[in-house]
Amino acid sequence: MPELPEVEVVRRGLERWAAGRTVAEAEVLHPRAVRRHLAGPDDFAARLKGRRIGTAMRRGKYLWLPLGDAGVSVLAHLGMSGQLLIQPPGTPDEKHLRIRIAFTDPGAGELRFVDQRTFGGLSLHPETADGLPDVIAHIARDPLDPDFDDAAFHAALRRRRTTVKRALLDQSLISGVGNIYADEALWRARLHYDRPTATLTRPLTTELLGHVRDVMNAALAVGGTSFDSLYVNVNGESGYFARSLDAYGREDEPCRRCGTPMRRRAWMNRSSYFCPRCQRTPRPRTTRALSPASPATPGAADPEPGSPEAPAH
DNA sequence: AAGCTCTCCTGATGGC
DNA sequence: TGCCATCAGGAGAGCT
Repeated sequence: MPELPEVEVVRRGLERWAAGRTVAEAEVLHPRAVRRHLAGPDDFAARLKGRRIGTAMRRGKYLWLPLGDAGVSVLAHLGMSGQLLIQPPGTPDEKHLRIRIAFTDPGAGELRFVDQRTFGGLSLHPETADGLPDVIAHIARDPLDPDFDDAAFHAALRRRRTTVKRALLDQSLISGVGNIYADEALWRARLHYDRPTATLTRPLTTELLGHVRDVMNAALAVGGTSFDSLYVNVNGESGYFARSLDAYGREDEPCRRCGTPMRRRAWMNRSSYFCPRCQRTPRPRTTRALSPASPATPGAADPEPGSPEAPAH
């Protein structure tokens, strides 16, 4: 479940332990881990060999390591369960070790990509003019990027016909936000996940972005969020933010603001956690006034219309 | 054509 | 004890 703070923790570890090293040998142990490298595992390994690792970069949940001045970078995405570990020489292989990158530098150990669910992976890509691997040119700046444009984000939200949590998870609008921090920021902003983005006022967008930044910075300060061993920094250590979560994973537990039991709703093949009192259901679409034929919604006063009685798909 | 759904994957967990 | 279903979810392919 690595999101921006977790990926940034990993980026800092790579900057400390991998930048400046030279690749002695790369070994792909599972082809799926390099599936985004279209030329295949052998090409991936051959092109890494002998290259010098540059400054570790990140945008949203993607990170990349420029290879010397070749204009090519190793792009990494951790997916659900990916780990980039720096392991001392002689460390036994992890069960889900997918890629091994050995350095020429004596005692530097290995950079390893370990990934149980294989949603993540590494690949090589040329950089665009602004230094981004070309395949992530569509990824928006993230909210911790000094060049993130709050006004443009708000304008995009107003243009879209979608709901606020979908928008937060849309990496082409704002990157780095995943299911956990989306729920946390929405709880802090007292916004329901299904609120149409077109109804957001500029002050609301500003407040929401502020909460996104606050919660991410708070997580970053303690090394990220972790629920199990699936997310670790390059030294295999977990972060401590899980204990600070206010919404995610707190079904039936009291809201930390009002004491109302928190709820979980199936949403987009995953879960949304929210307080039914602090985060009120958005009022029915404004078009409702134009369709008097709509059957009397029995649950008009229901705090969550549309979920329980709606058809299962 | 923007918006949404589906699919990829493995391991933990729960019900019977 | 075993077996099957469910859940976790980022992101892009592929629908409509």
